[in-house]
Amino acid sequence: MERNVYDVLEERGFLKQCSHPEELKDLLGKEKVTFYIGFDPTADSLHIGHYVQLMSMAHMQRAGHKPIALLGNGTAFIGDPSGKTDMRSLMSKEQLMHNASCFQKQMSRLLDFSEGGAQMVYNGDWLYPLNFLDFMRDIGVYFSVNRMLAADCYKNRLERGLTFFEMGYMLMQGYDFLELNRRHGCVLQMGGDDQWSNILGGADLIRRKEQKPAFALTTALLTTSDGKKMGKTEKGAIWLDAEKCSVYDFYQYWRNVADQDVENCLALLTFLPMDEVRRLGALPGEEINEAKRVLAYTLTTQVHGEEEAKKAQTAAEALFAGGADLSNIPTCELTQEQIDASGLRLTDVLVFSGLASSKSDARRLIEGGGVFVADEKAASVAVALEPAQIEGDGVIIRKGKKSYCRIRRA
RNA sequence: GGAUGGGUUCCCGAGCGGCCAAAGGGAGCGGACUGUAAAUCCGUUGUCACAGACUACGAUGGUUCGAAUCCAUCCCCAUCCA
Repeated sequence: MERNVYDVLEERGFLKQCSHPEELKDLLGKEKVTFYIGFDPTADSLHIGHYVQLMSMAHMQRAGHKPIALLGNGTAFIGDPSGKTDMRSLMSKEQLMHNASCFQKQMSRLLDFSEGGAQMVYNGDWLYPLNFLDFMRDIGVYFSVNRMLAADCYKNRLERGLTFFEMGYMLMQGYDFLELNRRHGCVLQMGGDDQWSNILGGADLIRRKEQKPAFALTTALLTTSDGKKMGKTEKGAIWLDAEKCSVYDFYQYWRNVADQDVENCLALLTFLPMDEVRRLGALPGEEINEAKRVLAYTLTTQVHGEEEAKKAQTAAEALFAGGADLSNIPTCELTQEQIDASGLRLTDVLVFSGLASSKSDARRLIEGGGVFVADEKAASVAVALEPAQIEGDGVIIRKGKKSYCRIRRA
């Protein structure tokens, strides 16, 4: 007898809020449920925040339910207002479709999109041709402004100001759910906990308009134990695309999570059995590093494949644990042009390698004693690399304790 | 549309004619300590040809020897009234 996926999600810490817990759990236990999560294709890669959602979908799919990944090419066309700024960067339909195809590629690592499996749909299909008057009459009447304003997410918005546009977004998202219910028999929408009122709005719409059951369920956002969002680094978000976040950086991010966060990350981001997750999370003192190694390796394997994960691990061991195999550490290859232009001055090299964001930054780092060339502290801003150093395997320069880059001739 | 208060560096937020690349806090980065952790302490955080120069305080013009600071116009935001 399979375990109810609802319990699985609960045990792993996914569950946040659910509109009808008993009813939904009952349903999940006895039949194949079609559910969806929406993703706005506003960038050309998913990031780790999305990954938690994908994991929840994967658990559901493994339990025999049918996932629909909804690509919000319609909603993203006008921009999601839930962010703080009104910098709604307007994107072309073509751009959005390109992004959507990138998403699908990344999703298919975790979800099975083969025949009868997960499905991908685009809300532009029904949002673009939508007629405003029809929409207002058919959908608008089901949304009570009073109720919307009572929702937490709008309540605190009232102090800062709230546009009609933002409330309209909720209607569109609700309408998505309704369409999916009609077209695909979708009865459950999942999503991050910040989406609670939007998701609930859709479920309510179906219940009222169609007189049919519909469910809303939100999952935990990936946060640190003190409630801050995870997945940001100095270089930006933790993207799933290796071009936007190198496999090494990805691995290192997880290798370095705070002690208190490892267990949660293992539960949400990997498929390790919970007994093992709890054992690793409870390791005392220095031993907790074992848990971080497992997290980093397992997650990197899931996202980038085992081969890439091994390389990242080998590189990390070479740099931090005295391992001998230096072949996989991050490398920056200098072109002849760069060499000529900079005269291999360290400040320039730091910028080329991405270790410093500007020459001023590089200068500060050197002056602060944070730069090492082949394990020797750089003495002054004036130093330059010797041409011989960048031949062959090159030299390793280090910024601080954790950022390394091998420099060599292209 | 009317009244009022605002738009400052990554974020919050002081400054309200020269001493302002701009207080303070948050966040980041570097150093010490450590376990590639947290906490703590110290330093640092526009760019560059770096004891100097250049670009920055919503936008554009103006007044001044000199403007983030004064004036004009415009754009945007908040609160109240319609």
